[in-house]
Amino acid sequence: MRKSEDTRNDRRLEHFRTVAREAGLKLTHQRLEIFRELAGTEEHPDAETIFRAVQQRMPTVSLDTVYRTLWTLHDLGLVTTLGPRREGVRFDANLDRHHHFSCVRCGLVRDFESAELDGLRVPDSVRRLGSVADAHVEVRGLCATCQRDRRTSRDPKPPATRGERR
Amino acid sequence: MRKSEDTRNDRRLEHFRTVAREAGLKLTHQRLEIFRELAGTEEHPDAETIFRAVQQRMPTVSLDTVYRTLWTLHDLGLVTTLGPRREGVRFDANLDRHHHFSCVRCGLVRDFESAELDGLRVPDSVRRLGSVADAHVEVRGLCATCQRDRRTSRDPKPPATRGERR
DNA sequence: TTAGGTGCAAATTCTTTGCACCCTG
DNA sequence: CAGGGTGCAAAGAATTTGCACCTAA
Repeated sequence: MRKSEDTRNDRRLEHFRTVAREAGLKLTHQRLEIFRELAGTEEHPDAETIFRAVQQRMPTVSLDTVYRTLWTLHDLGLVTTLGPRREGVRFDANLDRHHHFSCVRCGLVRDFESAELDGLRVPDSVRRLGSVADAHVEVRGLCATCQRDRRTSRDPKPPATRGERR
Repeated sequence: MRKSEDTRNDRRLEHFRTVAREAGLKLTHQRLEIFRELAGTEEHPDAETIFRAVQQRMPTVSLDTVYRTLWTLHDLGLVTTLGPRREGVRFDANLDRHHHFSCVRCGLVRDFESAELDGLRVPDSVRRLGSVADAHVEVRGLCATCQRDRRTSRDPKPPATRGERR
């Protein structure tokens, strides 16, 4: 498993180098580290989280560089964002076709793959709205951990999707 | 068409009244107007947009009331949010099962229905991650308008998903 | 060498909160 | 009439920007 993850990350990193070179981007330490961090996690972190992780190895990076770098990667098509728009951003370096499970309570997001779901057909009515670049399934529910917590603290009102401030 | 939209909105509004009453919420003008505004649009607006719309009829509302009301409605299950988490919020009063098309360029989001997609099966591997409350399809692409613009202004670099500041 | 990239700090933008008054139930 | 709800103004977060220095190519 570890082996295949390393391979996958190497492949992603290589792709990054190629695309960056073609675009005339400089391969700075910061960019490499930020991309490496994102490519190596399944967590779909936000900028702040990536910042903290990269800061370990590179104590002088700044948060704004992380932001700038992530958006640069995004504009190059090297990472995607979760959520429909620019705001509320969490990043994803997984460019393989995949789907998402997200917990409505704690915000956890996990990728999953499914050959069956990959094959889903987009209705013609949608094609009339615009061109289709991608179609994936979003599953919402309670993750295993939150199910357990919920059972413990049985509050009648929903704890609300909000809750978790940083 | 107009007729059926009115009916739909009346039904939503009635549902709101019922749920609010049961929860012991007061039915203030502000809440009614804010909900009505959301129930009557297909646009999945953010708080600011709703605020501006409601302000027309009710010049004294404040933006913070809009925020508070939307989250209250959300906690009661009367509206859902687009995007996986609390951040980056756009709201939706459509509780019927539906899917989304969103434009990667301008951020437009449209609902669509599909009996076929409603029936999609969530893999067992996902059920192991947690309980499944909902599964829907997110389609990303370029909307008709942006396709046209793109063709006109043929810039080689992507205009980026960002772009539109308020 | 040199243009693009970075860190820093300040500026913006977005959202939430404290408090006194108001209005629904 | 009472307690939740609202508006206002101010606080807090999150994200972006201007600028001088730095470094990959």
